[in-house]
Amino acid sequence: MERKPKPKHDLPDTLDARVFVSLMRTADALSRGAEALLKPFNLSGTQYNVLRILRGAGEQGLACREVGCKLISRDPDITRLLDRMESRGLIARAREKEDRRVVKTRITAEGMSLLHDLDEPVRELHRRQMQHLTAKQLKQLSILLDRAREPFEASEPSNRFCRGPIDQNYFTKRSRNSKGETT
Amino acid sequence: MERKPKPKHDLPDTLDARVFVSLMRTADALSRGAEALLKPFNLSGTQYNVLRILRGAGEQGLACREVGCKLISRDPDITRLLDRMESRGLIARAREKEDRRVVKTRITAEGMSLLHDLDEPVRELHRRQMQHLTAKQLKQLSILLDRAREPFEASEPSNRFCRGPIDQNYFTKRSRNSKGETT
DNA sequence: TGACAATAGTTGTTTAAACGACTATTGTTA
DNA sequence: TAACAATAGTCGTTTAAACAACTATTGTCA
Repeated sequence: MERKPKPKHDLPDTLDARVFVSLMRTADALSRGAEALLKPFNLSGTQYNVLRILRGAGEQGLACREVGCKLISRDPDITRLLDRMESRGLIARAREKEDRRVVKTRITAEGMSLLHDLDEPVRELHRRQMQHLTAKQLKQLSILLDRAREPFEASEPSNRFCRGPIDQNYFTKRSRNSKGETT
Repeated sequence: MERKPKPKHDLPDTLDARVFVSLMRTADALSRGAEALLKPFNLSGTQYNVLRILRGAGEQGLACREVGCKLISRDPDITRLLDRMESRGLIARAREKEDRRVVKTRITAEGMSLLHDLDEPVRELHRRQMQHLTAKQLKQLSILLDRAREPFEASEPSNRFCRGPIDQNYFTKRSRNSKGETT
């Protein structure tokens, strides 16, 4: 077995870069688990996130762009994302009377039911994903992650319209269904 | 201004879930910056990552599947990912003589040149992305992130074939070019 | 009040990701 | 050594993401 030759023409492995890669790898690993959980329900992470956002919004629903800017990973085409969910009966859309430019989106009973079925599995998934970390570590991780992205949240132009805290959000990453374990 | 109604039918905001969401949001924010940097070069994060991997592999190149399992986010269709890069002249492929099943992929001079042009901007980007964190915080974050995904790395079936440490990897996330600031 | 800008969302089109079925080559073993 | 399994990669097809141009409605103000 030959040992790998020193990668002399590669970038020096700075701490910055290591954190970046760690972040990407970890996010990918955990999001894969979530996508796998959602896959049997034919939901992508983004779609699940939309349902969570709409459940949080309640009766009055949300305008298209409001949904968009609450999503974790910005989707440049909310319209068709919602189209697909509407055709599945998970959400409903209606043009507003006052301002006929906006289309309010609401979660349907069917959407609520699906979301409800997922509540426990999702909670359970995260418990499993984090069980090997202590509460102290989790807290620290959460703080550091929040702090890491802090400067970028503010500067994001798409966030200017997102007033209020984002708490109904859930997750999203590579919104197409991931491969997962097929049989 | 009405204050948002208590989201009573939403999941309780457990620490697990908060970490998960923080992780996704932070990964998304930072990867967006990286995608924006690569976009003028018409490179996706995945493609950039492939170049880094191949530079690290050196003269002997790598088999298709080896590239695949070193990537951060698994791509179910390495063939066409490499197809596109080959047609751009960034990589070259050649079927092996001994085992005619495998196709070795190598980075071309043009690929090396492109990668070289990106070295400094990428390093600089990460410096900017992390500059508001202390070295201690970065170290802690790196450790916690590694620890967080540890149990999943081992269990990934696609990793069984990936012998050796993965150090040439770079990043990858939502491999299509992100929207970024268009003029 | 008429022209123009700003806002909200939709639609067209290109490209790529996801999934699965497929071919070619090599390894195994009865 | 013939049959079969395992491995490496390719290809066909569906769906969605990304980008840009577009329509409709409302706000502004000269």
